[in-house]
Amino acid sequence: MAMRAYLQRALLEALRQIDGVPNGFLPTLEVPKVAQHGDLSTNCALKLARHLHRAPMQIAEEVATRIALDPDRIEACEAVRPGFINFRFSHRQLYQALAAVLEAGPQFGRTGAGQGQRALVEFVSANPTGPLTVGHGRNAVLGDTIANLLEWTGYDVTREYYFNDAGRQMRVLGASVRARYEQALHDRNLVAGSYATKHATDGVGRRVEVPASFPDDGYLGHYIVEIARALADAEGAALLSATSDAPFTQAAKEAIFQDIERTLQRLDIRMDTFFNERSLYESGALDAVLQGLSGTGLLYEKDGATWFRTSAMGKDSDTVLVKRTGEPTYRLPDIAYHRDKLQRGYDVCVNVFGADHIATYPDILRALRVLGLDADRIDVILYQFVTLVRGGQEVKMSTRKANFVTLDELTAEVGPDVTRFFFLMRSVGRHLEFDLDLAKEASDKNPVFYLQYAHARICSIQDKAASVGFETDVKADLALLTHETELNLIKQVVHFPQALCAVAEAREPHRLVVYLREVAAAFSHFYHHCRIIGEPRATASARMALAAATRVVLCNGLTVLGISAPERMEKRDEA
RNA sequence: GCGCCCGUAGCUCAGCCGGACAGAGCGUCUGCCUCCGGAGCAGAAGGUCAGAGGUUCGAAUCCUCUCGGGCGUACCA
Repeated sequence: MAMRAYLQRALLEALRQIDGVPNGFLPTLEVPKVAQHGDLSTNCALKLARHLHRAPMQIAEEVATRIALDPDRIEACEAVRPGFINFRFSHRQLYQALAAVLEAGPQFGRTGAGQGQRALVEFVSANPTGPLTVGHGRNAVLGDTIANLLEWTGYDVTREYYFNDAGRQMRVLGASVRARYEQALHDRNLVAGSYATKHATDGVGRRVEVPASFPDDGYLGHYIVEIARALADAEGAALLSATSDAPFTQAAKEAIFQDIERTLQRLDIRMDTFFNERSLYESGALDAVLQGLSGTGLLYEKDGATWFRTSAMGKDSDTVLVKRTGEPTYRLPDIAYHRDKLQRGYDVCVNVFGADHIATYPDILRALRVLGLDADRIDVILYQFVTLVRGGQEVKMSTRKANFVTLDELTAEVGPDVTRFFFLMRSVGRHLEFDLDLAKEASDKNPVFYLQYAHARICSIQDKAASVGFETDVKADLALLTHETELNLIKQVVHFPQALCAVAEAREPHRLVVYLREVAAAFSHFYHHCRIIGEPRATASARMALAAATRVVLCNGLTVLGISAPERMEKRDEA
């Protein structure tokens, strides 16, 4: 950051001396793809060529000669071919930055862009009608990691889970549990007589037997049976006479939420707050939204329903907010909920949604704008769906026993580190192919281990060094690090804070995965070209320091991703 | 029909707010363990960046169209 800012200032100063450069012109600096082109590069001469009616190369040369640079920081500045100006950092600059990594240690990478600001990340938000699925897994891991990223860039972050335990879904859930409860009582001979059954069709078209009292669109999952049995164990036949399904709904909700939280905890995810949709009904927030909207004339009645004139705001149709029955559609509480978030004073509200929400959130933003709220504070992350692949075949998401449906099963099978890594390694805009065979394989094919292995290897070197009689020396003479692989590794390691910042701002965790892979690769190259233990003491100390700094970055980076940085990895048995 | 996402090496994907010869992993082929962990390293082969136009000094990247795949488009949640 410092170098980029420093160079930009120097460039601006140089450009000011050249006739015809527009006032607001801001030169940009980027890291060239090829190391040969230096550490930072600007294309400003190419950009200005048209404006100045001059050859880009000529401009580049003039800038390069006019720019005033501290040779202690920049060792080379040259204008090159089409008109790029390339800068090379001085070694001294690199060594200073490297020392700073060791000084900051576990804090290295923390920056302050969000200092003093509060962020709310809403994610998962699955209603408590069943266990979390693999699809929820991508949501959960993305949300948690984005929250981590925001924390590392200085925000005060709240992780929130929004849910609805009132609607039709929950009524059906309660009725399903009740039917299974009655069945359980019969199975245990706690009530006399036989009970009637009927057939229902499950998600993959199979006929299954259910109690006659089972709702037509009831929940067929086995977890319902378990909840019902637990109720039968705890309450006996006492609930048989209940006048409503409420006790069943309540029991189901509690059991399922417990299950969901446990599933999340296995992935090291903990929510700060749970927001109940029902509270919006009770607080009058829904009415407040309707009132606010009606004041603008964008609300009208038709066929007994209340409509929001979204057609006046770029949508091809209007949207119902309150049904003819008087019941709100889900969009109304959604609007009220987001209004509530903004009113709670969050500077940034991140929402993690599956691609199927593509059509709903624009309505929310429209409504918020109409209500005079700053909808730009809401940042929607839309992720594409997950496909499980096993044996080269897509696993159909179904209740079929052999297939995975729940997040829990997935985590149990491949472990939390691999689960998180796989959900994070692809960009959110792409479908995620989750290869179970690859995920389960503890081998070099599995990309997670490449990162963890590099970390473990450094730890192992440090152990070895300690046993030989010396440890990382903070006062090592870093100027002894001159090998190409050493310099490259230093550059990678030192870049961590900027990399993290950029990833946080873009809210694209997969880019952190890409960066960390590069760090691990740079370390492996260094490791294979430069010995540490056994070299002269001064050289060994410097290399130990470099390894320690690499460890810091790998560890901090993995921590942001929510993946462990093991000090050793089990040797695998070669089959 | 309309809206959004995606189409880059045999496979899975980076790169996409335009720039310097298109990158990585896996797979394939060659080498490297008397030496700090070979879950590694060094190297090779492999691409009309779906296709066609356009904008530009310059396009995988921006615009238009076409073709493929996915998701939406409810007074369901």
